[in-house]
Amino acid sequence: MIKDDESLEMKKHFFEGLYSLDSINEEDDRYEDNLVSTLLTKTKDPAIRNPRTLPKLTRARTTATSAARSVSSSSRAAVSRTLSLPAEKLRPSTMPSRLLPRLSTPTAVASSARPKSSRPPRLKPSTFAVSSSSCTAPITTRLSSPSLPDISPMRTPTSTAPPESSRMSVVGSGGSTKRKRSSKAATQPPVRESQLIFSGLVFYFIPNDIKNPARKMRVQKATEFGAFCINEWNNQYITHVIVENNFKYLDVLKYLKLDKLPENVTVVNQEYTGDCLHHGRILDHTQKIYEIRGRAPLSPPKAPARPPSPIKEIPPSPQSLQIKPSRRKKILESTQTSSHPPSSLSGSQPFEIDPPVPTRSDYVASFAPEETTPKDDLDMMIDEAKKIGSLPLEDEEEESKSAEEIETTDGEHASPEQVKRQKKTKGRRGKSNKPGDYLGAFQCMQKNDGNQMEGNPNQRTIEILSEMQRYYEMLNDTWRSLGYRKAIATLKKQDHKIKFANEARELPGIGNRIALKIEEIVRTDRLRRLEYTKMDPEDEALRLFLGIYGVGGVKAQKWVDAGHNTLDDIKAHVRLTPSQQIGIEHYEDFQQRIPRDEVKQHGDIVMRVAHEIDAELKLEILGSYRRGAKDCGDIDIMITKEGAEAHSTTSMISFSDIWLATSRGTESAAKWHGASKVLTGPWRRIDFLVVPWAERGAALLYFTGSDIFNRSLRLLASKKGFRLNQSGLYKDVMRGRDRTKFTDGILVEGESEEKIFEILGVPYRPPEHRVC
DNA sequence: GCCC
DNA sequence: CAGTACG
DNA sequence: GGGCCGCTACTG
Repeated sequence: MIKDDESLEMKKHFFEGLYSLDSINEEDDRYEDNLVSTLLTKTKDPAIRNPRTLPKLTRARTTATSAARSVSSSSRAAVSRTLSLPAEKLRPSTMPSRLLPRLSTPTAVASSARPKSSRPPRLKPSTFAVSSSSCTAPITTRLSSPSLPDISPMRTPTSTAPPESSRMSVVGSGGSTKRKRSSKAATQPPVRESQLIFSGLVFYFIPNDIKNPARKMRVQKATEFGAFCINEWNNQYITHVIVENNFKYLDVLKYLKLDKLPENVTVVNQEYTGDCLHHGRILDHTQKIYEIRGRAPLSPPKAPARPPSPIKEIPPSPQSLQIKPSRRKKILESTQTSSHPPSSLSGSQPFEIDPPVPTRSDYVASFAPEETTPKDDLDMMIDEAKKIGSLPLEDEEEESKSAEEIETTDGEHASPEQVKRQKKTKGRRGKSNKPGDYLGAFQCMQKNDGNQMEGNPNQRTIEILSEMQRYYEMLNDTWRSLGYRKAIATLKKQDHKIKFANEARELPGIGNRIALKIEEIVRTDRLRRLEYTKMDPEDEALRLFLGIYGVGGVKAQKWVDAGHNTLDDIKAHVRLTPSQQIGIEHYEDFQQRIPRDEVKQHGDIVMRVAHEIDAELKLEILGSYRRGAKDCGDIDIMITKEGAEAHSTTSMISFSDIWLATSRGTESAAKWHGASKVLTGPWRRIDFLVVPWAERGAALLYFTGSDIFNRSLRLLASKKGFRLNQSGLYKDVMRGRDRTKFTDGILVEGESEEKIFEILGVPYRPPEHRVC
């Protein structure tokens, strides 16, 4: 969509903004065919961007800081003037405009985009302004049709809202988590009688449980709209059987343990109820779209012959499948759809049946695959372990000791879970420990690395679990999502395929639930639980919106609630932030992975430009690239310069001019979120992190990730009384109590990555081993 | 979700 | 301040 | 039954 000339233009903007090199392009054609970029979120020091905010910010910070800040700001101009660019390139006029830019209107940019052919020797000041400020605006403007900008504010939910919302509310009632939906739902008005389109109908869902959120929602909505959902088979009452799409006709029979379905019941797929609600009436269930796979046309009611015997009443079995009730879950998730439980049927707890996830681990035991490699331990574990005992030996001792104790003492009495856990612990230790904790850890890391680089044997499993993770993320279930992420991280480290629940359970971050899922995935190459979640229209929209850069759970849900379903809807009815506009414009591009080579290309170009401005700048591509990934989700580049100290604002500024700015004594860093592209390639997300020389180590650690690794390391640090962030490792100095941190803590280390590891008592892990 |  | 994003 | 990273950084 973007033309080359546009690219060029953008490139200029980008560079101008970052490096304030307006002249580069002109004199240097070599960039022309390279890349172009634009910042989307630009950013940086608020003071710079908007002087008016300065006072406020300053106030918030310590006085010392403010002082420093003011100084820096004042000196900034001067400094920048001197340093940044080669004098000849830099035009005096540029400076001012440069600073203003951010404040200036983006619109200028748009207009500035000139026809490809003529490339003015230099950008006009206006362009500058634009560029800098604009990274966002410009792009948008130019990419999107001019008219797009802001249209009407989001429209308020209209009549349609009630029904849906109400459905949701129901869902929310049982809500185990705090998804917005729940809350929102809770406030929704009840369904009016006239809307009880399912009144008088009795639904039986297959699988017959509400473990799956999507299904749960269907059940609840159906109930809300008058249906009576039961969890025991009884063809005398049941009018409709709603089958999840992943079930085929034969699966249904099997599930019900029937040879045939009774003719008096209507069998439809999962889409039916939702569609009925959508249309506000009972739809013709004979339509093809409601047919179950693998079944002869659902000719009106009776195509199938009669079931041999009326059905064995209450087949205790809908679970024959293996749905096993898990009380734990029950407690948490049981949302009773209670509403109208019909008499005899145990309506009291409809759908308490459980895990659709089939997990027959029974036979697993026999296999006990330990086959290949010993699984490694995960860094997480390591971290955990370490945190427990700061010193290796120490912790090892403790751990083993505790384990023993448990084992010998109450191991037998311990609950199954505990036993497992113990076992797990033991197992881990056994493997990693032999040589020594660290060693074990180290190996683990290596394995991880290898796996990641090549193809992970658990690829498929990871893919599916990732979908689950995304699903929960979609539901705004932060913690469950995190749980999956950790489990996935562990799986990624394995060098052999985890096939059984038993072995999976031994891995850190993988509990019973996920272990069972892993087994199911391996055995069936899919996860029913997940498939159930894939077809809720609302969820689809939610997923779609969440994929937009700049749109999170709150916004996405809000839009869905407002009735939006497509990106076009959004573009047409919602006012978007610059980031979101870009996020939508490049929706597809941003969703693609970036080949390692391309990341390098972007990096090289940025580097060249940067060096032209200041040969002393040190740039490094971090993120997953540094971890050795074959492809990355975005491009992360850290920029620093020897001698640039946090405090010497001047020095910092010297190399970053506009960028950086900042603040807080010890730390100062600036981060930019933008987009760039190489000639014909797709647009890519690119992030810049400008850091003071003294904080390069911590920044390196931070920007290299992975996120899970960072979190675990930070958690470990905190357990040891440290504080780790992208600026450095701090030793806590009395904080808490009134004084808002008198001192944030004393900076212990920030320059060296290795030292940070060392201080934390964690063996150094090369980037490739921080995959997590 | 997992873990303590 | 909440929301979003970054690793 | 509660924690789960950052006194993160940026935007509006």
